[in-house]
Amino acid sequence: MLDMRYLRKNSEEAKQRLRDRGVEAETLDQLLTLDQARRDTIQRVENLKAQRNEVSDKIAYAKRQKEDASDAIAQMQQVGSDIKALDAKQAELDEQVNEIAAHLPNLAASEVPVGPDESANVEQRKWAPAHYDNRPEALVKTDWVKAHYDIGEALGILDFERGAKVSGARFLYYVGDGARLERAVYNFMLDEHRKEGYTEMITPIVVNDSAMFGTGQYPKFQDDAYRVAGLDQTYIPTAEVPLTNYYSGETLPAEDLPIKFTALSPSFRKEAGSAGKDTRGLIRLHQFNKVEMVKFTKPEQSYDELEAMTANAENILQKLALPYHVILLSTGDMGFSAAKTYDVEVWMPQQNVYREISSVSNTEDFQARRMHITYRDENNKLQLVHTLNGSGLAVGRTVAAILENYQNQDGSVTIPDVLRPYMGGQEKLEAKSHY
RNA sequence: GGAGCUAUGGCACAAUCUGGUACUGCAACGGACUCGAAAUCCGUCGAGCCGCUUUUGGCGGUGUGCGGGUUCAAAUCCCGCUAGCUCCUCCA
Repeated sequence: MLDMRYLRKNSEEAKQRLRDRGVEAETLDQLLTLDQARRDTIQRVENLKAQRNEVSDKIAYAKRQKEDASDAIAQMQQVGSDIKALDAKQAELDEQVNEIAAHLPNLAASEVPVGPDESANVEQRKWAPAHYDNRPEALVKTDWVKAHYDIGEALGILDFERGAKVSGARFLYYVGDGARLERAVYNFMLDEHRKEGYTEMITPIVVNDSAMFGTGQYPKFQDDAYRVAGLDQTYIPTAEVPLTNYYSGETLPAEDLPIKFTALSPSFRKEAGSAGKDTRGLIRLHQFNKVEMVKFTKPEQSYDELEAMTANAENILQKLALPYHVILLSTGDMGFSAAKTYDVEVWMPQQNVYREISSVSNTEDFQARRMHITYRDENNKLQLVHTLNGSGLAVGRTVAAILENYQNQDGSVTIPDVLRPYMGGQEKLEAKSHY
Protein backbone atom coordinates (compact mmCIF):
# COMPACT_ATOMS: atom_id res chain seq x y z
CA MET A 1 0.00 0.00 0.00
CA LEU A 2 1.28 3.45 -0.84
CA ASP A 3 1.33 6.35 1.58
CA MET A 4 -1.86 8.32 0.96
CA ARG A 5 -0.30 11.52 2.32
CA TYR A 6 2.57 11.24 -0.15
CA LEU A 7 0.13 10.75 -3.03
CA ARG A 8 -1.86 13.85 -2.01
CA LYS A 9 1.11 16.13 -1.55
CA ASN A 10 3.18 14.98 -4.51
CA SER A 11 0.54 13.99 -6.99
CA GLU A 12 2.47 14.97 -10.13
CA GLU A 13 5.63 13.11 -9.09
CA ALA A 14 3.54 10.15 -7.96
CA LYS A 15 1.74 10.11 -11.29
CA GLN A 16 5.02 9.83 -13.16
CA ARG A 17 6.39 7.13 -10.89
CA LEU A 18 3.15 5.17 -11.18
CA ARG A 19 3.26 5.50 -14.95
CA ASP A 20 6.72 3.87 -14.81
CA ARG A 21 5.02 0.94 -13.08
CA GLY A 22 2.34 0.74 -15.76
CA VAL A 23 -0.45 2.64 -14.01
CA GLU A 24 -2.40 5.22 -15.99
CA ALA A 25 -2.44 8.81 -14.74
CA GLU A 26 -6.24 8.85 -14.59
CA THR A 27 -6.17 6.15 -11.91
CA LEU A 28 -4.43 8.46 -9.47
CA ASP A 29 -6.72 11.38 -10.37
CA GLN A 30 -9.68 9.15 -9.66
CA LEU A 31 -8.19 8.05 -6.34
CA LEU A 32 -7.46 11.60 -5.21
CA THR A 33 -10.95 12.79 -6.16
CA LEU A 34 -12.51 10.00 -4.10
CA ASP A 35 -10.09 10.72 -1.27
CA GLN A 36 -11.15 14.37 -1.21
CA ALA A 37 -14.84 13.40 -1.19
CA ARG A 38 -14.12 10.98 1.62
CA ARG A 39 -12.44 13.62 3.76
CA ASP A 40 -15.25 16.11 3.13
CA THR A 41 -17.74 13.51 4.30
CA ILE A 42 -15.68 12.74 7.38
CA GLN A 43 -15.65 16.38 8.40
CA ARG A 44 -19.42 16.70 8.05
CA VAL A 45 -20.18 13.52 9.97
CA GLU A 46 -17.66 14.29 12.70
CA ASN A 47 -19.25 17.66 13.35
CA LEU A 48 -22.59 15.94 13.81
CA LYS A 49 -21.08 13.33 16.09
CA ALA A 50 -19.47 15.97 18.26
CA GLN A 51 -22.88 17.62 18.57
CA ARG A 52 -24.51 14.30 19.43
CA ASN A 53 -21.92 13.56 22.11
CA GLU A 54 -22.51 16.95 23.67
CA VAL A 55 -26.31 16.68 23.73
CA SER A 56 -26.21 13.07 24.91
CA ASP A 57 -24.19 14.18 27.89
CA LYS A 58 -26.85 16.78 28.64
CA ILE A 59 -29.60 14.20 28.36
CA ALA A 60 -27.77 11.90 30.72
CA TYR A 61 -27.32 14.76 33.15
CA ALA A 62 -30.99 15.75 32.94
CA LYS A 63 -32.11 12.15 33.53
CA ARG A 64 -29.96 11.96 36.62
CA GLN A 65 -31.65 15.12 37.86
CA LYS A 66 -35.05 13.53 37.04
CA GLU A 67 -35.75 16.29 34.54
CA ASP A 68 -37.56 15.98 31.24
CA ALA A 69 -35.31 15.68 28.18
CA SER A 70 -37.80 14.80 25.45
CA ASP A 71 -37.07 17.96 23.42
CA ALA A 72 -33.39 17.15 23.20
CA ILE A 73 -34.13 13.52 22.40
CA ALA A 74 -36.47 14.49 19.58
CA GLN A 75 -33.83 16.82 18.19
CA MET A 76 -31.20 14.09 18.32
CA GLN A 77 -33.40 11.65 16.43
CA GLN A 78 -32.92 13.73 13.31
CA VAL A 79 -29.17 14.11 13.93
CA GLY A 80 -28.92 10.38 14.49
CA SER A 81 -30.43 9.54 11.13
CA ASP A 82 -28.25 12.16 9.40
CA ILE A 83 -25.19 10.54 10.97
CA LYS A 84 -26.32 7.13 9.83
CA ALA A 85 -26.70 8.32 6.24
CA LEU A 86 -23.29 10.02 6.22
CA ASP A 87 -21.64 7.01 7.86
CA ALA A 88 -22.98 4.86 5.07
CA LYS A 89 -21.72 7.30 2.48
CA GLN A 90 -18.29 7.35 4.08
CA ALA A 91 -18.15 3.55 4.20
CA GLU A 92 -18.93 3.49 0.50
CA LEU A 93 -16.19 6.03 -0.25
CA ASP A 94 -13.75 4.11 1.98
CA GLU A 95 -14.41 1.03 -0.07
CA GLN A 96 -13.92 2.85 -3.37
CA VAL A 97 -10.67 4.41 -2.16
CA ASN A 98 -9.39 1.07 -0.88
CA GLU A 99 -10.38 -0.69 -4.06
CA ILE A 100 -8.07 1.55 -6.06
CA ALA A 101 -5.32 1.89 -3.45
CA ALA A 102 -5.06 -1.87 -2.88
CA HIS A 103 -4.41 -2.41 -6.58
CA LEU A 104 -1.62 0.17 -6.91
CA PRO A 105 1.85 -1.40 -7.15
CA ASN A 106 4.81 -0.15 -5.15
CA LEU A 107 6.85 2.75 -6.50
CA ALA A 108 10.30 1.90 -7.81
CA ALA A 109 13.44 3.10 -6.06
CA SER A 110 15.21 5.92 -7.91
CA GLU A 111 18.10 3.78 -9.19
CA VAL A 112 15.77 1.24 -10.84
CA PRO A 113 15.96 1.44 -14.66
CA VAL A 114 12.72 2.62 -16.25
CA GLY A 115 11.39 0.39 -18.98
CA PRO A 116 8.34 -1.52 -20.16
CA ASP A 117 9.58 -5.09 -19.58
CA GLU A 118 12.59 -7.37 -19.14
CA SER A 119 14.37 -5.74 -22.10
CA ALA A 120 15.25 -2.83 -19.81
CA ASN A 121 16.82 -5.01 -17.12
CA VAL A 122 20.49 -4.35 -16.45
CA GLU A 123 23.09 -7.03 -15.79
CA GLN A 124 25.06 -6.27 -12.62
CA ARG A 125 27.70 -8.99 -12.54
CA LYS A 126 28.56 -12.45 -13.79
CA TRP A 127 30.18 -15.33 -11.98
CA ALA A 128 31.44 -18.76 -12.99
CA PRO A 129 33.76 -21.27 -11.34
CA ALA A 130 37.34 -21.37 -12.57
CA HIS A 131 36.93 -24.41 -14.80
CA TYR A 132 34.35 -22.55 -16.88
CA ASP A 133 37.10 -20.02 -17.58
CA ASN A 134 34.39 -17.43 -16.87
CA ARG A 135 32.66 -18.55 -20.06
CA PRO A 136 29.75 -20.80 -19.14
CA GLU A 137 29.00 -21.06 -22.83
CA ALA A 138 32.02 -23.38 -22.99
CA LEU A 139 29.95 -26.35 -21.85
CA VAL A 140 27.38 -25.99 -24.58
CA LYS A 141 29.96 -26.49 -27.31
CA THR A 142 29.92 -30.19 -26.66
CA ASP A 143 27.24 -31.96 -28.70
CA TRP A 144 26.27 -34.50 -26.06
CA VAL A 145 24.82 -32.02 -23.55
CA LYS A 146 21.28 -33.03 -22.55
CA ALA A 147 18.40 -31.21 -20.89
CA HIS A 148 17.88 -31.84 -17.17
CA TYR A 149 14.55 -33.63 -17.72
CA ASP A 150 16.11 -36.06 -20.17
CA ILE A 151 18.95 -36.71 -17.74
CA GLY A 152 16.53 -37.14 -14.86
CA GLU A 153 14.27 -39.51 -16.74
CA ALA A 154 17.20 -41.55 -18.06
CA LEU A 155 18.53 -41.94 -14.51
CA GLY A 156 15.04 -42.79 -13.28
CA ILE A 157 15.12 -40.07 -10.64
CA LEU A 158 12.47 -37.70 -12.05
CA ASP A 159 9.04 -39.11 -12.96
CA PHE A 160 6.89 -36.56 -14.77
CA GLU A 161 4.53 -39.10 -16.32
CA ARG A 162 3.33 -40.50 -13.05
CA GLY A 163 3.14 -36.99 -11.62
CA ALA A 164 0.72 -36.11 -14.43
CA LYS A 165 -1.21 -39.36 -13.94
CA VAL A 166 -1.79 -38.82 -10.23
CA SER A 167 -2.03 -35.03 -10.02
CA GLY A 168 -2.01 -33.44 -13.47
CA ALA A 169 0.39 -31.60 -15.73
CA ARG A 170 3.22 -29.72 -14.01
CA PHE A 171 3.48 -32.13 -11.08
CA LEU A 172 6.18 -34.75 -10.63
CA TYR A 173 7.67 -37.41 -8.39
CA TYR A 174 11.31 -37.32 -7.38
CA VAL A 175 12.44 -40.91 -7.10
CA GLY A 176 15.32 -42.50 -5.16
CA ASP A 177 18.52 -40.50 -5.61
CA GLY A 178 16.44 -37.68 -7.10
CA ALA A 179 14.52 -37.28 -3.88
CA ARG A 180 17.74 -37.62 -1.94
CA LEU A 181 19.42 -34.92 -4.05
CA GLU A 182 16.50 -32.51 -3.58
CA ARG A 183 16.68 -33.10 0.19
CA ALA A 184 20.47 -32.60 0.18
CA VAL A 185 20.09 -29.32 -1.70
CA TYR A 186 17.58 -27.75 0.66
CA ASN A 187 19.33 -28.99 3.78
CA PHE A 188 22.55 -27.43 2.47
CA MET A 189 20.76 -24.13 1.77
CA LEU A 190 19.11 -23.99 5.19
CA ASP A 191 22.42 -24.74 6.93
CA GLU A 192 24.15 -21.95 5.00
CA HIS A 193 21.45 -19.41 5.86
CA ARG A 194 21.50 -20.50 9.47
CA LYS A 195 25.24 -19.70 9.53
CA GLU A 196 24.42 -16.29 8.08
CA GLY A 197 22.16 -15.49 11.03
CA TYR A 198 18.73 -16.39 9.67
CA THR A 199 16.34 -18.04 12.10
CA GLU A 200 15.02 -21.28 10.63
CA MET A 201 11.25 -21.66 10.55
CA ILE A 202 8.67 -24.22 9.53
CA THR A 203 5.52 -22.29 8.63
CA PRO A 204 1.90 -23.06 7.87
CA ILE A 205 1.53 -23.69 4.17
CA VAL A 206 -2.12 -22.65 4.18
CA VAL A 207 -2.80 -19.02 5.03
CA ASN A 208 -5.86 -16.80 5.37
CA ASP A 209 -6.87 -13.97 3.04
CA SER A 210 -5.52 -11.18 5.19
CA ALA A 211 -2.05 -12.75 5.03
CA MET A 212 -2.27 -12.92 1.24
CA PHE A 213 -3.34 -9.27 1.25
CA GLY A 214 -0.51 -8.29 3.60
CA THR A 215 2.28 -9.38 1.29
CA GLY A 216 0.47 -8.08 -1.80
CA GLN A 217 -0.72 -11.25 -3.57
CA TYR A 218 -4.33 -10.28 -2.94
CA PRO A 219 -6.52 -8.73 -4.20
CA LYS A 220 -4.83 -8.40 -7.58
CA PHE A 221 -3.38 -11.84 -8.20
CA GLN A 222 -6.01 -14.25 -6.95
CA ASP A 223 -6.15 -16.05 -10.28
CA ASP A 224 -2.72 -17.57 -9.78
CA ALA A 225 -3.43 -18.86 -6.27
CA TYR A 226 -4.55 -22.28 -5.11
CA ARG A 227 -7.51 -21.52 -2.90
CA VAL A 228 -8.83 -24.13 -0.51
CA ALA A 229 -12.31 -24.89 -1.76
CA GLY A 230 -15.04 -23.56 0.51
CA LEU A 231 -12.65 -21.80 2.90
CA ASP A 232 -11.07 -18.35 2.91
CA GLN A 233 -7.64 -19.95 2.83
CA THR A 234 -4.94 -20.41 0.22
CA TYR A 235 -2.00 -22.75 -0.32
CA ILE A 236 1.02 -20.46 -0.18
CA PRO A 237 2.69 -19.41 -3.45
CA THR A 238 5.87 -18.74 -1.45
CA ALA A 239 7.00 -18.91 2.19
CA GLU A 240 7.38 -15.14 1.97
CA VAL A 241 3.67 -14.97 2.88
CA PRO A 242 3.72 -16.82 6.25
CA LEU A 243 7.22 -15.55 7.13
CA THR A 244 6.46 -11.87 6.56
CA ASN A 245 2.99 -12.05 8.11
CA TYR A 246 4.51 -13.64 11.22
CA TYR A 247 4.73 -10.16 12.75
CA SER A 248 1.61 -8.63 11.18
CA GLY A 249 -0.05 -6.11 13.47
CA GLU A 250 2.95 -6.05 15.81
CA THR A 251 5.43 -3.46 17.02
CA LEU A 252 8.96 -4.88 17.04
CA PRO A 253 11.67 -3.90 19.55
CA ALA A 254 14.05 -1.60 17.62
CA GLU A 255 17.10 -3.31 19.10
CA ASP A 256 16.05 -6.63 17.53
CA LEU A 257 16.24 -5.24 13.97
CA PRO A 258 17.16 -6.50 11.50
CA ILE A 259 15.27 -9.78 12.05
CA LYS A 260 16.07 -12.56 9.58
CA PHE A 261 14.01 -15.68 8.86
CA THR A 262 14.51 -18.59 6.50
CA ALA A 263 12.21 -21.49 5.68
CA LEU A 264 11.84 -24.35 3.29
CA SER A 265 8.33 -24.78 1.97
CA PRO A 266 6.42 -26.11 -0.96
CA SER A 267 5.06 -23.33 -3.16
CA PHE A 268 1.84 -23.62 -5.13
CA ARG A 269 1.12 -21.65 -8.28
CA LYS A 270 -1.55 -22.06 -10.92
CA GLU A 271 0.74 -20.49 -13.51
CA ALA A 272 -2.33 -18.91 -15.09
CA GLY A 273 -1.49 -17.47 -18.47
CA SER A 274 1.69 -19.49 -19.00
CA ALA A 275 0.11 -22.41 -20.83
CA GLY A 276 2.57 -23.95 -23.21
CA LYS A 277 5.61 -22.29 -21.60
CA ASP A 278 8.35 -24.47 -20.10
CA THR A 279 6.07 -27.46 -20.27
CA ARG A 280 8.88 -29.93 -19.67
CA GLY A 281 11.05 -30.36 -16.64
CA LEU A 282 11.52 -28.73 -13.29
CA ILE A 283 11.33 -25.12 -14.41
CA ARG A 284 7.63 -24.29 -14.13
CA LEU A 285 5.57 -26.51 -11.83
CA HIS A 286 2.35 -26.11 -9.88
CA GLN A 287 4.17 -27.30 -6.77
CA PHE A 288 7.85 -26.79 -6.03
CA ASN A 289 10.15 -26.50 -3.06
CA LYS A 290 11.79 -23.22 -2.25
CA VAL A 291 14.04 -21.97 0.53
CA GLU A 292 12.97 -18.43 1.30
CA MET A 293 14.68 -15.60 3.18
CA VAL A 294 12.80 -12.72 4.81
CA LYS A 295 14.07 -9.67 6.70
CA PHE A 296 12.49 -6.94 8.83
CA THR A 297 14.72 -3.86 8.99
CA LYS A 298 14.83 -0.19 9.87
CA PRO A 299 14.33 2.01 6.79
CA GLU A 300 17.89 3.33 6.78
CA GLN A 301 19.40 -0.16 6.65
CA SER A 302 17.10 -1.89 4.18
CA TYR A 303 19.16 -1.30 1.03
CA ASP A 304 22.35 -2.60 2.65
CA GLU A 305 20.35 -5.63 3.74
CA LEU A 306 19.10 -6.09 0.18
CA GLU A 307 22.69 -6.34 -1.05
CA ALA A 308 23.51 -8.74 1.77
CA MET A 309 20.52 -10.96 0.99
CA THR A 310 21.46 -11.07 -2.69
CA ALA A 311 24.96 -12.11 -1.64
CA ASN A 312 23.39 -14.86 0.51
CA ALA A 313 21.63 -16.23 -2.58
CA GLU A 314 24.81 -15.95 -4.67
CA ASN A 315 26.79 -17.73 -1.98
CA ILE A 316 24.73 -20.87 -2.50
CA LEU A 317 25.48 -20.90 -6.22
CA GLN A 318 29.17 -20.20 -5.67
CA LYS A 319 29.48 -23.06 -3.20
CA LEU A 320 27.67 -25.30 -5.67
CA ALA A 321 30.02 -23.95 -8.38
CA LEU A 322 27.12 -23.08 -10.68
CA PRO A 323 27.60 -20.18 -13.13
CA TYR A 324 25.16 -17.29 -12.72
CA HIS A 325 24.61 -13.63 -13.28
CA VAL A 326 22.71 -11.00 -11.34
CA ILE A 327 20.35 -8.58 -13.01
CA LEU A 328 18.60 -5.47 -11.75
CA LEU A 329 14.95 -5.58 -12.82
CA SER A 330 13.42 -2.61 -14.59
CA THR A 331 10.24 -0.86 -13.44
CA GLY A 332 8.23 -2.91 -15.94
CA ASP A 333 9.54 -6.31 -14.85
CA MET A 334 9.34 -5.98 -11.07
CA GLY A 335 6.74 -7.66 -8.91
CA PHE A 336 3.77 -5.80 -7.45
CA SER A 337 5.19 -5.18 -3.96
CA ALA A 338 8.81 -4.51 -4.85
CA ALA A 339 10.66 -1.19 -4.82
CA LYS A 340 13.85 -2.80 -6.10
CA THR A 341 14.56 -6.36 -7.20
CA TYR A 342 17.63 -8.34 -8.16
CA ASP A 343 17.09 -11.56 -10.02
CA VAL A 344 19.80 -14.19 -9.84
CA GLU A 345 19.84 -16.38 -12.94
CA VAL A 346 21.69 -19.67 -13.21
CA TRP A 347 23.35 -20.96 -16.35
CA MET A 348 21.44 -23.77 -18.08
CA PRO A 349 23.83 -25.17 -20.70
CA GLN A 350 21.39 -27.25 -22.73
CA GLN A 351 19.10 -24.29 -23.43
CA ASN A 352 22.08 -21.97 -23.64
CA VAL A 353 20.41 -19.41 -21.37
CA TYR A 354 20.38 -18.05 -17.85
CA ARG A 355 17.20 -19.01 -15.94
CA GLU A 356 15.82 -17.24 -12.89
CA ILE A 357 16.67 -19.17 -9.73
CA SER A 358 16.23 -16.40 -7.16
CA SER A 359 14.48 -13.07 -6.88
CA VAL A 360 15.48 -10.74 -4.06
CA SER A 361 13.39 -7.66 -3.29
CA ASN A 362 13.16 -4.73 -0.96
CA THR A 363 9.50 -3.74 -0.58
CA GLU A 364 10.41 -0.82 1.70
CA ASP A 365 7.29 -0.06 3.79
CA PHE A 366 4.80 -1.26 1.16
CA GLN A 367 4.03 -4.58 2.85
CA ALA A 368 4.56 -3.20 6.36
CA ARG A 369 1.83 -0.62 5.72
CA ARG A 370 -0.56 -3.30 4.51
CA MET A 371 0.04 -5.49 7.56
CA HIS A 372 0.93 -2.84 10.15
CA ILE A 373 4.41 -3.87 11.26
CA THR A 374 6.13 -1.08 13.16
CA TYR A 375 8.98 -0.26 15.55
CA ARG A 376 9.71 2.70 17.82
CA ASP A 377 12.47 5.01 16.64
CA GLU A 378 14.91 7.05 18.79
CA ASN A 379 12.15 9.59 19.48
CA ASN A 380 9.81 6.81 20.60
CA LYS A 381 7.64 7.41 17.53
CA LEU A 382 6.09 4.53 15.66
CA GLN A 383 7.61 3.91 12.23
CA LEU A 384 6.89 1.27 9.64
CA VAL A 385 9.63 -1.32 9.23
CA HIS A 386 10.98 -2.26 5.83
CA THR A 387 10.51 -5.84 4.67
CA LEU A 388 12.66 -7.82 2.25
CA ASN A 389 12.29 -11.23 0.74
CA GLY A 390 14.34 -13.43 -1.52
CA SER A 391 14.64 -16.98 -2.67
CA GLY A 392 17.67 -18.74 -1.42
CA LEU A 393 17.05 -20.62 -3.68
CA ALA A 394 14.34 -22.28 -5.74
CA VAL A 395 15.21 -25.91 -4.96
CA GLY A 396 13.82 -27.66 -8.04
CA ARG A 397 15.53 -25.25 -10.39
CA THR A 398 18.77 -25.76 -8.47
CA VAL A 399 18.46 -29.51 -8.98
CA ALA A 400 17.84 -28.87 -12.68
CA ALA A 401 20.95 -26.68 -12.89
CA ILE A 402 23.04 -29.32 -11.10
CA LEU A 403 21.87 -32.05 -13.48
CA GLU A 404 22.74 -29.99 -16.54
CA ASN A 405 26.00 -28.45 -15.36
CA TYR A 406 27.37 -31.59 -13.67
CA GLN A 407 26.38 -34.13 -16.32
CA ASN A 408 29.00 -36.44 -17.79
CA GLN A 409 29.21 -37.86 -21.27
CA ASP A 410 28.36 -41.36 -20.02
CA GLY A 411 24.99 -40.11 -18.73
CA SER A 412 25.98 -40.01 -15.07
CA VAL A 413 25.92 -36.83 -12.99
CA THR A 414 28.69 -35.85 -10.59
CA ILE A 415 27.42 -34.68 -7.20
CA PRO A 416 28.78 -31.24 -6.20
CA ASP A 417 31.38 -31.44 -3.42
CA VAL A 418 29.39 -29.47 -0.89
CA LEU A 419 26.38 -31.81 -1.21
CA ARG A 420 28.27 -35.06 -0.69
CA PRO A 421 28.14 -34.89 3.12
CA TYR A 422 24.37 -34.60 2.75
CA MET A 423 24.26 -37.74 0.58
CA GLY A 424 26.27 -40.13 2.68
CA GLY A 425 29.42 -39.40 0.70
CA GLN A 426 27.85 -40.41 -2.62
CA GLU A 427 29.83 -38.94 -5.54
CA LYS A 428 27.73 -39.75 -8.59
CA LEU A 429 24.19 -40.29 -9.78
CA GLU A 430 24.01 -43.30 -12.04
CA ALA A 431 21.22 -45.22 -13.74
CA LYS A 432 19.80 -48.09 -11.72
CA SER A 433 17.72 -50.93 -13.07
CA HIS A 434 14.95 -50.11 -10.65
CA TYR A 435 14.24 -48.39 -7.36
C1' G B 1 -17.99 -32.48 14.79
C1' G B 2 -21.07 -31.52 19.81
C1' A B 3 -21.70 -28.68 24.62
C1' G B 4 -20.31 -24.91 28.02
C1' C B 5 -17.32 -20.73 29.46
C1' U B 6 -14.22 -16.53 28.30
C1' A B 7 -12.42 -11.93 25.41
C1' U B 8 -12.09 -4.47 28.67
C1' G B 9 -5.16 -0.01 28.27
C1' G B 10 1.76 -2.87 28.40
C1' C B 11 -0.08 -6.53 32.62
C1' A B 12 -3.99 -7.89 36.31
C1' C B 13 -8.94 -6.67 37.00
C1' A B 14 -14.10 -3.57 37.99
C1' A B 15 -18.42 -1.79 35.67
C1' U B 16 -22.51 -6.03 32.03
C1' C B 17 -28.00 -8.68 35.57
C1' U B 18 -30.57 -2.84 35.96
C1' G B 19 -27.83 1.19 28.91
C1' G B 20 -25.93 7.38 30.65
C1' U B 21 -18.09 10.61 31.52
C1' A B 22 -14.74 2.59 31.59
C1' C B 23 -13.05 1.69 38.44
C1' U B 24 -8.73 0.23 40.84
C1' G B 25 -3.88 -1.87 41.26
C1' C B 26 0.87 -2.94 38.92
C1' A B 27 4.13 -1.19 35.26
C1' A B 28 5.74 3.24 32.68
C1' C B 29 6.84 8.54 32.53
C1' G B 30 7.66 13.51 35.09
C1' G B 31 8.68 15.74 39.84
C1' A B 32 9.82 16.14 45.39
C1' C B 33 13.06 14.00 49.17
C1' U B 34 18.59 11.96 48.72
C1' C B 35 25.70 12.66 47.88
C1' G B 36 23.30 8.73 44.93
C1' A B 37 19.73 4.87 45.15
C1' A B 38 15.71 2.25 47.43
C1' A B 39 11.37 3.25 50.08
C1' U B 40 7.78 7.11 50.47
C1' C B 41 4.95 11.26 48.61
C1' C B 42 2.82 14.43 44.46
C1' G B 43 1.49 14.48 39.33
C1' U B 44 0.66 12.29 34.22
C1' C B 45 -0.92 7.89 31.78
C1' G B 46 -6.36 4.35 26.12
C1' A B 47 -2.24 1.97 22.41
C1' G B 48 -3.45 2.49 17.60
C1' C B 49 -6.28 4.61 13.58
C1' C B 50 -8.95 8.84 10.99
C1' G B 51 -9.93 14.17 10.10
C1' C B 52 -8.85 19.41 10.91
C1' U B 53 -4.88 22.57 12.29
C1' U B 54 -1.31 28.18 13.13
C1' U B 55 2.44 21.05 13.76
C1' U B 56 8.41 19.63 19.70
C1' G B 57 1.85 21.16 19.87
C1' G B 58 -3.69 21.81 19.84
C1' C B 59 -8.93 20.40 18.71
C1' G B 60 -12.42 16.77 17.19
C1' G B 61 -13.87 11.72 15.76
C1' U B 62 -13.15 6.55 16.52
C1' G B 63 -11.65 2.97 19.82
C1' U B 64 -14.15 -2.52 25.66
C1' G B 65 -11.92 -9.53 20.29
C1' C B 66 -14.28 -8.72 14.93
C1' G B 67 -18.87 -7.37 11.96
C1' G B 68 -23.88 -5.83 12.08
C1' G B 69 -28.64 -4.26 14.67
C1' U B 70 -31.81 -1.58 18.45
C1' U B 71 -31.45 3.40 20.96
C1' C B 72 -31.07 10.38 21.85
C1' A B 73 -27.11 7.24 24.00
C1' A B 74 -24.17 0.43 23.90
C1' A B 75 -18.52 -2.51 27.55
C1' U B 76 -23.78 -3.24 28.96
C1' C B 77 -29.49 -5.36 25.06
C1' C B 78 -30.13 -8.44 20.19
C1' C B 79 -27.96 -11.22 15.77
C1' G B 80 -23.66 -13.23 13.20
C1' C B 81 -18.41 -14.41 13.39
C1' U B 82 -13.30 -15.26 15.20
C1' A B 83 -9.84 -16.81 18.80
C1' G B 84 -8.70 -19.11 23.53
C1' C B 85 -9.97 -22.51 27.61
C1' U B 86 -12.74 -26.94 29.66
C1' C B 87 -15.47 -31.42 28.69
C1' C B 88 -17.29 -35.08 25.01
C1' U B 89 -16.19 -37.31 20.20
C1' C B 90 -12.39 -38.29 16.64
C1' C B 91 -7.23 -38.46 15.25
C1' A B 92 -0.90 -38.84 13.41
